[in-house]
Amino acid sequence: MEIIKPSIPKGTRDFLPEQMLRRQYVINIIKTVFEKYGYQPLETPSIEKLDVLSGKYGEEGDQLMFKILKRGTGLEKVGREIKEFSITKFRDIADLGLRYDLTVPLSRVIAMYRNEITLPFKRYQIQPVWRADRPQKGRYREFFQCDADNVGSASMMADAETIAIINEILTVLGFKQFKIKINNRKILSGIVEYSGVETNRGMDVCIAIDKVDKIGIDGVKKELLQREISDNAIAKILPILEISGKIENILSDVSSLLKSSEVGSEGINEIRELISYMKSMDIPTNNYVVDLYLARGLTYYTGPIFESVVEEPKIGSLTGGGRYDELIGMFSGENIPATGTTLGIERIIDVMTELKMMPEAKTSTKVLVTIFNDETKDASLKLIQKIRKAGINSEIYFDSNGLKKQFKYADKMGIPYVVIMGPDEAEKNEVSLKDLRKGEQAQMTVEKMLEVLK
RNA sequence: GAGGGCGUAGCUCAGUUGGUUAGAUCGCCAGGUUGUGGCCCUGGAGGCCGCGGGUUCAACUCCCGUCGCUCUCCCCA
Repeated sequence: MEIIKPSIPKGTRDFLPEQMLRRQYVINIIKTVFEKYGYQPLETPSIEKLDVLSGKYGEEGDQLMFKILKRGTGLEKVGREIKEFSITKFRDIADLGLRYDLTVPLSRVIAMYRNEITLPFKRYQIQPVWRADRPQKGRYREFFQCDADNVGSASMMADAETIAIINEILTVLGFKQFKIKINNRKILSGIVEYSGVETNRGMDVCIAIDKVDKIGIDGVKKELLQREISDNAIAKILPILEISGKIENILSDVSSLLKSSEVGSEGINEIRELISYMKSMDIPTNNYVVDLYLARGLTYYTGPIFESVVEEPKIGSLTGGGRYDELIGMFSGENIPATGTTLGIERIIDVMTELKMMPEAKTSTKVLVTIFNDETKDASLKLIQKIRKAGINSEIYFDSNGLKKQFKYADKMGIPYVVIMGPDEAEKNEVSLKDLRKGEQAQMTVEKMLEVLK
């Protein structure tokens, strides 16, 4: 038989038990916080119709979407039965794609079940998404996103709550140095308006200025020129973005510059309101900043946008989100305001691993019951069921080929306790319990052992 | 789609101007210890040197091609 060299597609990963324990640790914390804030779980299919996915993520997004080949198109016969194949519409060979994010499927769900869903609808969703790009550090082709969204309220309180959730999760996970960057698409629109650039070129401006962390201010300038933004406009845009310092000062400075722009002023007011709620919620002020350079690539954001980053290691953003008041309307015709965030669990795990913030457990098993010999097998089996009945995670070693093997197994697996049920113990109706970490061993009754293990 | 780096034992890596039998650490297996892991000691197994071709008396080493992995740009979590 020919052996097939085992491998998986690049940008995908197998999660072995040790890694799964760490993933579950992170996911459980995230889930607990989501539920604490009143969010309920939701899941949607991995595949969606291309009509649903297309046109929501910008041109680049459409390219990075995995599309699924229809069956029975005849395309698969090319090169065998037929030499040529022609189509007039792409939809004739593909009409489905893999989920690209969780926000669009949520919007689809809201539009579809509009009559069954009570607003405000608060849901969280933890599922994989797929992107057909080239993998690199902190970037995969299949990865999990954890989203929490709040549908049905235009209040800045909903945005403040989203930021509070991000802050709480990152804090509970043990992050000490992180910043939640806050901006507003309306302010960016105001700046574009003020600069005299046509409004439909706003996205070009956003993409350019969003790169400041990577290419610096001079780089942004070059990028803007490359995107055919006039010198004149650039000269108006860059000084505004440079405004920094205390949030109140930034807002008042920008506010006076943009006072002629209705949308810009609206954006300023929104941020002011948002920050005031955040203060009432006691979100530590050094965990967030107003960063006018923050733009975010996805096209569907309409109001406040936010992103959280860590200084070290350099890995891009850990979370990203914002308000998207017009996305649901694309499915139902009726605009329903919504806001929320994505947590990038892969990056969070990568950073936590690099900063050694992860618990090191290799197993959730607390105790290994050994088998001394064939005569004591049944006693060991009876014993382990007692331990399990007491609610303690335990394993039994199936092959009784010496205690050495069994101890070695427990040690390698990181199982903290080993129980021995041998002839000596049986005689006194007791068991021996060894604490592998301390290296101490004692003989005791079963009841006493259960007490120690609890 | 464009560019850089790397493919040698299960892992991480060394390998001299091309030279005869390709090494090390960890891990694995056995023993030192006939009721006991982690430390120590002794021994052992394990390699189409990514794949194909070329140059050469001779290639892990040089050249060409190819595949795989990885990083950067674009874009993003």
